[in-house]
Amino acid sequence: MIDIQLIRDDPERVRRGVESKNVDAPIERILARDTERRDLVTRVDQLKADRNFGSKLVGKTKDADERNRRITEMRELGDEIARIDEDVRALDASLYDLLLGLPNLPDDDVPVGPDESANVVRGSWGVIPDFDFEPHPHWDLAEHLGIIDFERGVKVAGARGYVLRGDGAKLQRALVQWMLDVHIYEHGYGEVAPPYLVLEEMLVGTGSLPKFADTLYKDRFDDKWLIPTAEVPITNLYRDEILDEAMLPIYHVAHTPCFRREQISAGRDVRGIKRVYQFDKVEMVKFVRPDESEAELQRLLREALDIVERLELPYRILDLSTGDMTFASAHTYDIETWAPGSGEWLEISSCSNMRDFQARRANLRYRPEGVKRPQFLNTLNGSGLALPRTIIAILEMFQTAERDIVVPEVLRSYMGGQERITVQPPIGPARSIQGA
RNA sequence: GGAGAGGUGCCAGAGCGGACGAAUGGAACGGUCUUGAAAACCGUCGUGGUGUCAAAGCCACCGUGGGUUCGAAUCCCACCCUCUCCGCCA
Repeated sequence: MIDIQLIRDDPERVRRGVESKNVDAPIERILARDTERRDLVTRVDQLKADRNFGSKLVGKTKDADERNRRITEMRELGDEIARIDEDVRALDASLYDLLLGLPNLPDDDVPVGPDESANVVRGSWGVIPDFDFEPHPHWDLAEHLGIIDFERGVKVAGARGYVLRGDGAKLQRALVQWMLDVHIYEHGYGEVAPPYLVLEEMLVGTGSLPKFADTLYKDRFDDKWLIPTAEVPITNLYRDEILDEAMLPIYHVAHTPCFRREQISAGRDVRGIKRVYQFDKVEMVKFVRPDESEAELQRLLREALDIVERLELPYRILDLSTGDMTFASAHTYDIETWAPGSGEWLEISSCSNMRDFQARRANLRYRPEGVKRPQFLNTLNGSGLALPRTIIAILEMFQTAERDIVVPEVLRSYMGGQERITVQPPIGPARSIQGA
């Protein structure tokens, strides 16, 4: 949420920022309602002060006539207060709705532009290898190896369902375990295992609601939603709390499934596991002091890059333009890795500084040392990394002429020393257990 | 799902419908005392809004939302949550 104070003080700046994200900015309506609301509140507060005073007087009045006269007076006052209060409530609600619809303002150093064409490449790493054969897309490789069962996935889960099988499932598990370990033991994150099913307010807190309800899954009977990312439960962890400054910064990392109701009509990326309704992700979330969030964004990006580099995946960093950034973000870097089989750049991580946008919505505050007033803190989050796309990159980058997959060095100890993924044994009866 | 108890400030814990934004104790912070510490004593000690150079003042908030009343932490209704017991269940 954008600070209403900022809208009052510098409406043009807010308008520019909002419009640079391709969103209409109803600034006049907001200001009009705000002014009207403040006038009413000032008036009704005065009336309430009168009533409080008058009511106290009633208790002290002995004379019956006098007393009755005052009660009548106060009753009329009370009716008027009730009427104005109702108006204030209505204005509050509509003002709140309008404010919830405003996206976060981009930082000043974000490239301005209408869409992804204005994104700026900020760096790259690694080399795109020359294959002495035609590299296959991951869906062919996965099918051939028997590590992803698309047919049965669709049978069970409908369109875009998939089942990781054998070494495919093991590869994902190894990735999750390894990524978590790196973030926990080397980057200083605290591990959490948050709920996947959350209350509606949590999604308002991060900015997914009310605007993007059609991209989410919701329980039919209760007001509970499936998380589209671990960012949602984690960011809301300290909602309505006032943290000591000494507790900051807080780093959390979690592995969760993510549920996204992608627009069916899109018809894009229909093959493989690039765009699916359910996937796993390791997510990093930071709670920091406002003056640190810029440096923390660089650190967050570095931490995500660390994972990509250690997997030996070539990448480029995109500084997203105002038109391509998400609703709640003030500054976002995407990390894209090259998928030689699909022949495209794949977004495997997105690292964002939300500034105090989510903190305002979720009421995340801290008390600065020596300062009385609590302040909103800043939140950041980044994927570290999204699993299906990391798997895509690994399959397509490390495929051999024989269509085997060379397991990245760092993952081998997490896969019992396994160096290659080869064709899986067919589905069949349970194998006997070693030593059993 | 059934029966009962309860939700008050950082914590514990009071609170006959007017004297309660809230007793008391503890914690924390500042100070006095002390070589230092402890103890003792004094003081400060919720959040948001409004207002102001700053303050004072004023308004709202005692799980949430309604209601009764001149006036509600206190009465009524609904919901949510916690605890105990029973049932069911992974």
